[in-house]
Amino acid sequence: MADLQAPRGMHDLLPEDEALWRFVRDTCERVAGLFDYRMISTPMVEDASVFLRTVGDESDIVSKEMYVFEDRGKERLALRPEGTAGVCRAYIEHGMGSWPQPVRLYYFGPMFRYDRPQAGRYRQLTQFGVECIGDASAAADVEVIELQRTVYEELGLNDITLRINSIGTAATRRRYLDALTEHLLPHVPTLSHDSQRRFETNVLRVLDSKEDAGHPAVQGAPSILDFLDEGDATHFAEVRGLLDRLGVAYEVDPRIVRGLDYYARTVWEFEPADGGGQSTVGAGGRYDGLIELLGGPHTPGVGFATGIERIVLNLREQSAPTAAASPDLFIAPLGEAGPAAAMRLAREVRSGGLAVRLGMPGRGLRAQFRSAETAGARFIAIVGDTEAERGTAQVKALGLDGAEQQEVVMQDVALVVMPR
RNA sequence: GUGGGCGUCGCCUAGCGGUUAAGGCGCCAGGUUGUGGCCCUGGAGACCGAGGGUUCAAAUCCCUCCGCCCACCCCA
Repeated sequence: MADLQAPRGMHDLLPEDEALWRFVRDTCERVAGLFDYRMISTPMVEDASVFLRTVGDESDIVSKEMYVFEDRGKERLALRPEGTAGVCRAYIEHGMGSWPQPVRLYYFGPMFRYDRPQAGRYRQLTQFGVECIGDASAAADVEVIELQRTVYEELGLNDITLRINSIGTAATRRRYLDALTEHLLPHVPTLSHDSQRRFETNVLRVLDSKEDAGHPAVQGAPSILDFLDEGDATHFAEVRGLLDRLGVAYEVDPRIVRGLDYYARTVWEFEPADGGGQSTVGAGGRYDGLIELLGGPHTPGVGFATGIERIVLNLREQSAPTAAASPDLFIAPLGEAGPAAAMRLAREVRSGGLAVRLGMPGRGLRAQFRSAETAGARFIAIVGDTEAERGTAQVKALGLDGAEQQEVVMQDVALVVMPR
C-alpha cells in the first residue's frame, strides 16, 4: 500500500472512467442548453459567511460538514458544500438583477462535505445544478423539474421516482414543528429507541422511521400541507396542475424536508427504484429568501442539484461499460533517424485531426506491433532510417489478416489513415 | 461521531504456525539482425497495512494503531 493516498472520501477519476463521465457531463450540459440555461462557474472557495448565512448554521452541512479555514490574510474561507449560495452571491455581485428576468444558469463542479464516506457519499462530490432566478411563478418550478427529469431521461436512468412537497415559509415550518412535537410528545415512550432519539434531534425524521411506519401516532401525525398559508397552497396547487398537464408522474410526499434552511415552498427529490440509504440522485427546491440573506434585494429563485457520482453509480449498474478511446495511427520509430522523422510525421497526421500514438524509440519492431495492437490503433506507420531518408513511411492496416503494407510519402499518410 | 467487515506484487486471488510467500491478469524481453493479434519461453515486480508481543519458529496467534469498505446519522 502506498504511503500517500488521495484524501479520505476523495477519489481519482481514471482514464477508464472518462467515457462515462464525459457522457454524463455532456448530457447535462446539452439538456441545460435545450432549456436555454447558460453556464456559470463560481469559485470552489467562498467567504465562509456565504454558506453560514444561507444554508443555516443549525444544519448538519454547516455545523459539522463544512471545510472551513483561514487563509494567510486571515480571511475565513470555506470549501463550497453546495452550489446555490455561490451562484446567488455572483447574481448579486454582477448585478444580474438588472438582466432580463429570470436569469437561467447551470453549473457543474466539485462540492466538499466533511462526512463519513460510504457508498454513494463522498467528501468531494460533483454536482450538476441549475438555478432559475427572478421568477416566482409555479411555471419556473415546473420548468426546472422538467429540465431535471429530461436529464435523467436522456441519460437513460430508468425507474426514477419524483416526490414533491411544499414546506411553505420558515414561519409555516415553525408552526408545523410545534404542532408535530405536541402531537408526538405523549407517544414518545411507545416509539422505537431510534425514533426517541430523532424526536430530540430532528422531529421530522420520526416520520421517516421504518420501524414506526405503522405506529398510530406516526400515521396520524399532522401534515405540513395543512399548515400552508393561502399563497403557498395556491402555488403548490399550480405546480401540481402544471405537472399533471405535462404528464410528469410524481407523488406528493409530505415528509420531504430538504436539509438546507433556505428552501421555501416547493421541494422535491428524484429517487431510483432500488432505493438504498444513499439513493437520492438529485433534489431541488424554491429559495425565495436566499438572495436577501446574502444582502441582495428580495428575489425569488428555484433550482436543483444532482450528484454525478450517484448517477454514474446507477448507470454502471444498468449498462455495460463504454469502449475506451483508441488512436487512429500508431507510429513505430526505428533506427537512428526514426524518432525525429516519426515526430514530424505525427505532427503532420495530427494536423489532419487524427489521433496519433508514438511508439517508444529503442524497442524492436515486434514490440512496436504489439503495442500498436494493445493500443487499438487502426493503422501502424513504420519510420526507420530508410523511410526517414526518403520522406516516407511504411503504412499498414491493423486488425485484419493479410493487410497490405505500402510505402507512403509522409504528406499522404493522413489521407491513407483517414476513415472513410 | 457510533457500530460491523476487510487489509498478501499495479489488479484479482492462494497460503491460515516451519514454503526460496504460489498462481492468473497486466507489464517487459526473447521465440526472424525491420512486421502484429494466438501460442511458447523467460524476466521484473510483495520488507504479506504499520508497530509491539507470544513462540525455537509468525503472512499465519494476541494487542494497539492506521487505512479502505459497509451501515447508522445526514445528504447529492
